Amino acid sequence: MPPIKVKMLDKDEAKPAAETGAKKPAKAGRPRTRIQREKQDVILEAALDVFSREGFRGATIDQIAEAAGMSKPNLLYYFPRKEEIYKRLMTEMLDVWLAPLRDIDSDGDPVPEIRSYIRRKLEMSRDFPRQSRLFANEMLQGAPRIIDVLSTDLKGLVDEKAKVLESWMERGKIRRTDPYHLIFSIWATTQHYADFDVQVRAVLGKGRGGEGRFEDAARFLETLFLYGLLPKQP
Amino acid sequence: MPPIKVKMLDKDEAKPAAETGAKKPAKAGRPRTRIQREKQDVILEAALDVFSREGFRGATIDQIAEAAGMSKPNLLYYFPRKEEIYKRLMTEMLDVWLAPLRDIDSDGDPVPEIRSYIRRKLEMSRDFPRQSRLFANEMLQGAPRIIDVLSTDLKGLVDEKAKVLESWMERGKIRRTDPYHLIFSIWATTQHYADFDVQVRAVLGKGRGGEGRFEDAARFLETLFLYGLLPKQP
DNA sequence: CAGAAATTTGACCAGTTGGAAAAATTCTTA
DNA sequence: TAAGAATTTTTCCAACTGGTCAAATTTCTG
Repeated sequence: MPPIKVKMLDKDEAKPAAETGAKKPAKAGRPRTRIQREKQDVILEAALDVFSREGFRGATIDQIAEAAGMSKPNLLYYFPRKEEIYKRLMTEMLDVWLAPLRDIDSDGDPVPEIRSYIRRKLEMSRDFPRQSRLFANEMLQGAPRIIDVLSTDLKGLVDEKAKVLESWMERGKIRRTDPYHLIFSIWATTQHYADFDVQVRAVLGKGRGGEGRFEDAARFLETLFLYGLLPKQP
Repeated sequence: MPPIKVKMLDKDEAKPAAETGAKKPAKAGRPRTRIQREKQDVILEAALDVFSREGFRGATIDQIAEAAGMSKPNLLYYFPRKEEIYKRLMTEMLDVWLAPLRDIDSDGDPVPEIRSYIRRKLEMSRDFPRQSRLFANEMLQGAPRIIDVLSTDLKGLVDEKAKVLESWMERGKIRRTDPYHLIFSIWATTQHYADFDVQVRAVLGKGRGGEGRFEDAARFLETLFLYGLLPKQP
């Protein structure tokens, strides 16, 4: 199971490293100095906030710059264009986001393996909701910038894990059902708590909408999938 | 069970009907002529396309106007501002979107009742994916324009249906579990097929990503929830 | 068909947006 | 510490944006 590095197309990647002595040294390359690393992080952090809320078109460089506490031209010194920031966020997010799925162990015990996958995905929704929303936003737009990653890397990974699930089904460890839609349903239910957080909180109200909601969700999902996947009783 | 009319705040609603003989007769009011009805529909249709993809900020009046096959000023003749179009889409969508939940019948047979709810929600994802995405987009932005509807009307409706589910649980008709998270999980899994359609198709690939995917999803979800909710065996 | 009402168009505008250029400032390091 | 590199600020711009306005055109209605 090779750890499939998710990597988006990046035109600049092929360029001959650019002239390093020109007027804008930081622009084309990866961070060279301490300040560059730090500021780029600040920018990415701010950009995550804005992009995850407004989507690519809806977000403005000004908003990001303000959130990052710097002027627009200054921001553009580190990322020469809006698109660059977005792409960076996308690749980083994809990588982290898929880790739990990658970590499903075909040699593990099926039920605990699935249970812990659900739990990890839910924890990600709790701890990194903006990344989830960023991804969701890109999906809603039809994934114009990552469609090829989805249909190659992601598809490959899911195909692989679907086979694992199928083998578990064949061995009678879990109920025989569609492994792809099983994975979709785990994605959907867990990411829902990040993407639709406002709704969840509004509906649960003051009483149950607090931090405890993730615990409740975990308990519920565990029950749902546990019994939903229980192999047929003899 | 009163049919709770979802209605967003609309400042114009209170105004004294505006002077009808002025230069801009169509603007403030509801459609009066045939042309107005027709064009408004064309605009709303086009706007749904754009807003559901780009979100409120990301969408431009020009895009909508072009999609509607008319000039921007012409469009603005029917909807004096961008926000009006969006609000109209929102209220209409909310109303339709919640119908299946409203229709859950407390006197019905629990299992078929839930099964048909899931099926209807899934059908809506298949037949009205853009409405689903419009809603999702608003959620991602923190639901700034409908948060009050969510915490009043929607919460009320869900509270009511949660009670129904609880009564079914008490009577041993379905497994005892959290009714709110049960509803969330149905929303999440069914809407996933509209909101994340690109991803679903990319992962399923040419082979299984065709129209059949909704049938497969329906079958899977039925199994998952059916067995997941099966009451404890004696 | 004439006049009025409704609709459409073209010109325009002020504010925003992504981004470029260059000057000004602040580090580094020989 | 002075020169060179890195960073930041100021100024600017062309395209885009939401929206206005009056004139032109089309569609009713008596």
